Amino acid sequence: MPELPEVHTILRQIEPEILHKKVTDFSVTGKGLKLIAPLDQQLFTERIVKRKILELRRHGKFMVFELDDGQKIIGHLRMSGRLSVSRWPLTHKHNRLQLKFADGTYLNFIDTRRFATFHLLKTNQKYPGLDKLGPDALSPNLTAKILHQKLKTRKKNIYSALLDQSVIAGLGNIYVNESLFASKSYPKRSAGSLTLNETKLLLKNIRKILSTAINLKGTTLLDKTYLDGGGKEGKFYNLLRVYDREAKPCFVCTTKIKRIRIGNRSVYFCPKCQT
DNA sequence: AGGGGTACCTGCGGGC
DNA sequence: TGCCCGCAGGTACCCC
Repeated sequence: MPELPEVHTILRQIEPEILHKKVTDFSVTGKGLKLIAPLDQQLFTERIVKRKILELRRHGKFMVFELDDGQKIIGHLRMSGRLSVSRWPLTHKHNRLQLKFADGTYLNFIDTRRFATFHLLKTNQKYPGLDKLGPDALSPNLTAKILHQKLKTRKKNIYSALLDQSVIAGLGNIYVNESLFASKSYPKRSAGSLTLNETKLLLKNIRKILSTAINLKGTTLLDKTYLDGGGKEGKFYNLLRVYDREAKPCFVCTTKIKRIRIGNRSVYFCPKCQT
């Protein structure tokens, strides 16, 4: 579900609703306990009540909530997580936890499949998942030269390398598929075989696609799993060129789009355009 | 050390 | 109708 554009969209939308407001209450529903482990509702509440969120950041698909006492929350939406702000307690079947603020605003964390995480860290406490991340796909610090160097050391295919968050952070299955199509690269070709010029083109396309997706508030597929911070659908679905288009004609050459499996995941590509 | 397989969950749609 | 299977935007952990 949520990849970089979706996480980005949600954070920007909830930011003005929750920043600099004092937390007055915190609650977890019975089935939400795992997402704040190893803390429980009581410990989490003790540490977050009276705190304010000073800043919301994103690195790849991870969300970072900076609190006013140096603590931080590291959140991840995984496959089916959503955040939404409401003015009243939400009675949604899959609402796992909620933060209440002094002005009566609620931040709700909804997650059907219960893979999502929401971890409260003490000042300077390490978080392995975040430390292992490579540069964010939209960070100006990531140059084509750096990406090229990283790809050169990989034996695996370019598809898996781009999904690897330690190489480049933020891409998921949809945007990797779309970026490889835009760059005319066959998903199974070896990551190390890309020339510097091909890497430049790839990075340019990745950024173009991510930026466009951000402008359209992400991708909502037919199953409607992803909805943005306001509960609305993302419109990048209409711009998908290969993802979820098996057997449909390629927009460039009309060849039928193929679906194959790599590492138990569906990969879509045009067998004629991508080599 | 990199890479493959699998686990973590719930829900949906297709085939029989 | 209902059951069983495969599938889903992601990561972490096992094993070799």
